[in-house]
Amino acid sequence: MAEPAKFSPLSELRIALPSLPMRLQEVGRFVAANDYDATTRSMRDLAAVAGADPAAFTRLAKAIGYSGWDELRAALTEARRPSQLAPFSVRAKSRRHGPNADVALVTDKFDAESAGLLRIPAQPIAEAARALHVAKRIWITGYRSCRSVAELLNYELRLFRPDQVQIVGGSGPDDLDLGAFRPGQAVIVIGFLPYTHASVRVAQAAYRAGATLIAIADSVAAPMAEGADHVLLFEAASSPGFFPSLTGAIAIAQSLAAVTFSLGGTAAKKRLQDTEVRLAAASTYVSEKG
Amino acid sequence: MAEPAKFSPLSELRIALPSLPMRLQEVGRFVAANDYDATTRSMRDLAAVAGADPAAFTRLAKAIGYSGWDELRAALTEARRPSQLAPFSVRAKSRRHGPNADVALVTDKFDAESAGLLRIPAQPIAEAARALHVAKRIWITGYRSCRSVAELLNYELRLFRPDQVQIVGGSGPDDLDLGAFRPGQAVIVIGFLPYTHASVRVAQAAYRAGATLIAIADSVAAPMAEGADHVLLFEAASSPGFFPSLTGAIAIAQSLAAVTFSLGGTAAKKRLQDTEVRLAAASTYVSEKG
DNA sequence: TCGGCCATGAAACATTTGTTGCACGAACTG
DNA sequence: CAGTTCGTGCAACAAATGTTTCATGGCCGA
Repeated sequence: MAEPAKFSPLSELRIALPSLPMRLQEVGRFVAANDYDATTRSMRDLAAVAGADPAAFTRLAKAIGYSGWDELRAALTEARRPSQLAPFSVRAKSRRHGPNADVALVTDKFDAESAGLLRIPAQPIAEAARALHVAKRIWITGYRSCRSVAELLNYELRLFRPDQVQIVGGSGPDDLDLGAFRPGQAVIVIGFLPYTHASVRVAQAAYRAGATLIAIADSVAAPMAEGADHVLLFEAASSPGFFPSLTGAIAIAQSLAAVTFSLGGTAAKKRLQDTEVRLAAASTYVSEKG
Repeated sequence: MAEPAKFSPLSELRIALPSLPMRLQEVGRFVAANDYDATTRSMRDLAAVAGADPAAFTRLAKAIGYSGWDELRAALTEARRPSQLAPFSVRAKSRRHGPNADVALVTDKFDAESAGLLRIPAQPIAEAARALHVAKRIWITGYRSCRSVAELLNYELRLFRPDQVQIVGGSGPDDLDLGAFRPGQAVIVIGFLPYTHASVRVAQAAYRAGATLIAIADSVAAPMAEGADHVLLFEAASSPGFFPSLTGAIAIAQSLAAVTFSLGGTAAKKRLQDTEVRLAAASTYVSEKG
């Protein structure tokens, strides 16, 4: 009974529509126009909204070759399923495997970090991005584990502002860069407890130089947040385990870059395309194949 | 809106998740990871696939403030309803035009990435950690934006296994390291579309050398996943915006390090303490004050 | 006009749905 | 160790769902 379905259920419906009885046409049009509700609401609900008889839906389904409304709805549901990554059945497997201690540790971490992401305030990020947008130059600082965040931010920002962004200490001792801070520039400092002396020094230098200071930290009381124009908070200790979590900081960095990029408009887009073309020309990437 | 902050039902679920009973956590994770099916399939169907009791779904809904499963599902279906009269692309645009357009972009990103974290399979991470635990030496590879992930992993692993971990190309040309791969060693390669040639070469070298290959990628079809002993998947494209998201990869890296550490037992703990003492002695960190 | 046919709505049907009461067991408390 | 709470699976429940049946009424050909 289940045919290979060369057409999507909606197409089948539209094709068969003209040859149907009047009332079934009305119902069919209603389903086609409200296919989302068709998959979620009950048949009786739909009938009430469409001003038709519930039985009409069953008859419509049978009229276009399905065994009943349930089967039609199932087809519609599968047709509009997002991201056809994996069928329903195979996705459940991974979690189910028992009370393994290691697996539990991992899922606990993901749970906590997933919730932690949602608690990050979005407003300050948008404001900080505006500050980055108008900055003539952007310095980025992060030591120890925060270095990875700093480098990601540096990488993404340089994709569309290649010669205005650099990591403090990236091309020599930090001290050389500290003296280069100027008003109108922006300095980003990333850090969490325990705070490194070096990052605090950078923050203080930025403050004294009159540069816009953006702190990405786990607390407003963090020393590098003193005097900062923008403080972007994340939860480093939210997840169980032994090391503080950088997931929040990474998410902030990526959002910061994304918003700054969108503020950059067509100019930024053009720069990004140029960069991509250059990378492709250097055949950095593996070419896509069908 | 009387409430200060209105979360989507999925967000509420993810926030409440960590504080729920174990069985309800499992069910909650399942719902969060399969929210589309949650809106379309019946409660009993879901229970069968998730391997849980149908009643657990009702209890989950009540635990997070709904009157029952029906109400939770209604909220979920409304949350993922496509706005009428406008296709997706148009809707995305129009939403980014208000005064808070940037803020909306950020919250959308966090929401998507928060959901993406829960879809990461935990089991393979635990297995990969066991492989790392027994590896005599660990090599880590990541290029371009993935370099930051590689460096974080390198940093955290070296905290308790300082002389067995290193980044490929960290001390000279990559080619020198490729020849050093041996059986009994582990090679971690991180990458997502578009894949760099360099990372694929490292993966192939590891495979040929008989080393344990661990791929952290966005697809099982990624070239560096060919022949890999462990493939850890994350969603790079899940979040709106212009750059792929590294949040999932970072979360995986951190979990990998955490589990490997816990497998290390007291020996690893001792090593970590030694490292901390040494850093404190060098007064790297700002001393805590009351 | 009659008789067959079909479309249509209302009501009765068997199923499936979400829910709830209950019992058992583990974990915690005094 | 007893007493309590809490989490959990099972089974029965009422409500709802989709389907079917039946009666009605309009339409067309004889």
